[in-house]
Amino acid sequence: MTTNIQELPKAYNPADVEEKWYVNWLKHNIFHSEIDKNKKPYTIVIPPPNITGSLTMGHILNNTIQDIFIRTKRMQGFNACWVPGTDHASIATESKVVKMLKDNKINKYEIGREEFLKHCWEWKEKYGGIIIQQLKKLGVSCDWQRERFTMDDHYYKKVIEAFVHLYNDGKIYRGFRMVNWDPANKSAISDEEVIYKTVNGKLWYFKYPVKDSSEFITVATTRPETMLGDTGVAVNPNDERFKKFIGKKVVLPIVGREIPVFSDEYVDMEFGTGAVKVTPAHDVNDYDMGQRHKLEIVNILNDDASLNENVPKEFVGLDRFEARKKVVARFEELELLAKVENYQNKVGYSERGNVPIEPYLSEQWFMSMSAEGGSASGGAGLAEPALQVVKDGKVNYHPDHWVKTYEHWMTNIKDWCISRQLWWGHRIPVWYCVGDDHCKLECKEPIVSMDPLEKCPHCGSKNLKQDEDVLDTWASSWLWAHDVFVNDEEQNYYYPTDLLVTAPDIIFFWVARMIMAGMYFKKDIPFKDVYFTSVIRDVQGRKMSKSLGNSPDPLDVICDYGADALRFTVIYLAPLGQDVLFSTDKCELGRNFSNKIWNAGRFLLMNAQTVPLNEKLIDKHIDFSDRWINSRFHETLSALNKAMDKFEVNNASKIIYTYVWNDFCDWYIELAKNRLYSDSEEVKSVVLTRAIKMFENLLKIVHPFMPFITEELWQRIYERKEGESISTSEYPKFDEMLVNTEAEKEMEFVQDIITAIRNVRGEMNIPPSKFVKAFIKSTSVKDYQLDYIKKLAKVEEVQVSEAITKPKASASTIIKNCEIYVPLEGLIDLDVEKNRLQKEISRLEGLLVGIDKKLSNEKFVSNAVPEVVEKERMKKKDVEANLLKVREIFNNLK
RNA sequence: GGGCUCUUAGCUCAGUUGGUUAGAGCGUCUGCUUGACGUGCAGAAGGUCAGAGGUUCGACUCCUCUAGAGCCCA
Repeated sequence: MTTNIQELPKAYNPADVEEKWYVNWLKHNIFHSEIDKNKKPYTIVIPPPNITGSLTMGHILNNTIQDIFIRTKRMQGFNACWVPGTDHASIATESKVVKMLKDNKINKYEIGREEFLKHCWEWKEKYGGIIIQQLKKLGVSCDWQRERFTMDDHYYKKVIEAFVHLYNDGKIYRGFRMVNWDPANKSAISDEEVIYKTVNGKLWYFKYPVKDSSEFITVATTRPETMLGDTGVAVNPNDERFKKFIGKKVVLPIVGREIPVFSDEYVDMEFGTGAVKVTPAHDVNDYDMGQRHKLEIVNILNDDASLNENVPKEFVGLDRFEARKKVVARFEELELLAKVENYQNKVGYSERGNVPIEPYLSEQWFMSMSAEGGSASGGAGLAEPALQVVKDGKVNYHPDHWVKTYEHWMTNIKDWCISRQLWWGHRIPVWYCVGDDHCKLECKEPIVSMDPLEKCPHCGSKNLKQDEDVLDTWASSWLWAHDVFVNDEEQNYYYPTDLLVTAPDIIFFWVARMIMAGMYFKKDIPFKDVYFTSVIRDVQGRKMSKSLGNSPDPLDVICDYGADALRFTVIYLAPLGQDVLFSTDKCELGRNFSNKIWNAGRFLLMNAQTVPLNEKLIDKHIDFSDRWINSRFHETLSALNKAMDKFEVNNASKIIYTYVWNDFCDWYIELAKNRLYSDSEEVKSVVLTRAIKMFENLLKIVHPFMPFITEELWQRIYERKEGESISTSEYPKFDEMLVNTEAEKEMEFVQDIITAIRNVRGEMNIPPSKFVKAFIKSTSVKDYQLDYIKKLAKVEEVQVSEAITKPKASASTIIKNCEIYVPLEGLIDLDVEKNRLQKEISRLEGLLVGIDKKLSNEKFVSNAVPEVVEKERMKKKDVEANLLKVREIFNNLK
């Protein structure tokens, strides 16, 4: 034993140990994994945090869970490999860099693509690693040698390769379509990046004059400015009110364009006036109607959502919201504004830009998702196999109710718009021949190529232009599960990965698409299990967000409470599938728990200063308390393993907590003190040696949850070699032989006696410093149990016999047919005692009523399982016997 | 509008295939510098399991409806 007890402060101080051990772990590279055909791999790929992000409570939860699994598996002998990394976050990063440049009066378009990308890389070098450094503070055991970035050369190439492959397979196509346009970033975004918000808006009613008539058709709209692009008015064919107008024309106010009135089933007669203005260029449904009725398409917006040349002069260049006001004002002037109503509607906002999106027609690249969705190559789409493996249980969701959500989305999936009008990201590997006089017909087609093109393969022209757009970030990270492994050998060994731990809000963005990519490119699932984490909220149940300022900085929390405390608290609070209401002060739970473990270790180490350890004697002087703690440990281990197998990490943390605090500290250590302070050097040595062994096992099962404190104590209880770590020590194995029901029953009996006496002491207000006598009327109490009872219940003298009669002026209590008397000369308060006994009598009577009710019910006796009936009969016997005794005592009370 | 989840002690939550006296942590109350720990120890109080029906010998647990909260999709 090398530890000098002076080095062990009374309270655990995480700052002293965390940094030290993380550096040590990295120094010895113990989290690194290499292919080892003799070992089974256990693989996790990290959900790559975004390089613009900083650590949130969500990351803490998510990564702690991953770490718990990977550390457990590592200790259990698997070749554990946890691949970390970050993603390039196309939109988020680009907008940060654009803003930074803007602050320096630099315009992205003026410096050009190449120069801009240099700034992006610089930015990435400077800030992109922050979140990784923060993660390390949490103690995560990632294989940092394998750290990846979605724009690493290798990975970049894989993304491009995937595009080319899918294009050649007919799964990617270019199309002029209505997309969600983010005017802030001037880019298309996918359906998933649109967030619908409820806003209090208005519904404006506009009167459109019918041509060659004095009548009007009134339409209602939430977006008045779009009327400048109207090319029709639609009504429901069954709507009697408008039948007469069908086939006629209205003259679009302000614009003067004559547009047709037509009928379409789509129109909801109940909504607004029943007549709908149709703007095919700026509304998805209107676009569809426009196609059906061959309406003109008038695009009135620029890419920044200002109005373009296709509107009357007075509106050109106006921002869409300015234009809205002006259109309404003009309608008022023209006396064509019928009315205005307050109206609550859902408006789509861009996730990153946080501005209302515009449905916008533009040329974009799409990926076919389902076979039905029109995959040019025919055959199965990407979605079908990805849905199948989840339905078949090849990929398991935890909690499994996410399967339904997934299924619903997958069966209603639309094609994925994968092009973004941005520069930071994977540039679409497509070239266009803008050639010259020699161009052929084929030159009009996009030319897709893995490698940069020198000249047009059709006409030989060197006048080529590469597509300006980059790919959606998710169209790169969907390859993450396999392409973080850089060659076939690695992929064959580590893929499919075992577990993905992620927040439920990216189930469509990422989880679904990774499964598609896995099934398409690898013909195999990307992971066997998916753990959807809780959502962390504040105590009021609000989502944590920067704008609300309700999100604590995890690094501050680590600083105040320690990483172990934060990890344990978050896990303890986070049941599977349930939101977590978190506040910093809840970390006291974890901090107190750390301190408890620390002090248990401190106690053992203090004793080891004077008592020599002796492994040779470890099987000597074994008593029921030893058998009991061993039994409890193995039961705990079994429950823990089961919980982990079912992905109940939260439950696992509770199992551990109970074992450490209630079994090990409250009882086992307290019992061990008896023998630790005995006269026999041999007994002392044996008991301490065994206790430290038990403690080492305890540390091991706690380690995946709380890596730092357990490493520190593990290193102190025995001398370890340089580079040795609890992280790579062997996890305890469950041994059913060591589960000892007899010992548990015996211990329970002793605990009950001790608790009963303590209870009497408490109720009778006997000061803890005062010893009492105890008389136990029983034959079941063993002599060797008495020392424990005396010590833990503060009893100076105890008599056990079947012949005991109740001493005068004593308090009594009954447990398991065993009467216990505590004489209290001068101390007993008859009223208090009466009260106590009366309470017990009432309780037993109530119980008996319930049992009798059951047993006197013939149907119960004949229908219930025999064991249950028998159990009730036994219970009745016990309760009756106890009741008899308590009543007797009560009646004789003087 | 469709789907999913939830409603158990003052608060936050457990409660395995229907059979215990419904549990834990925090908070509350009482007592305690007991030779690891006051970030602690010992004891106690506190629940007609959202409401109403139903199935069953038996329902916190299964079914139906109602009310409320949240999430996702349209």
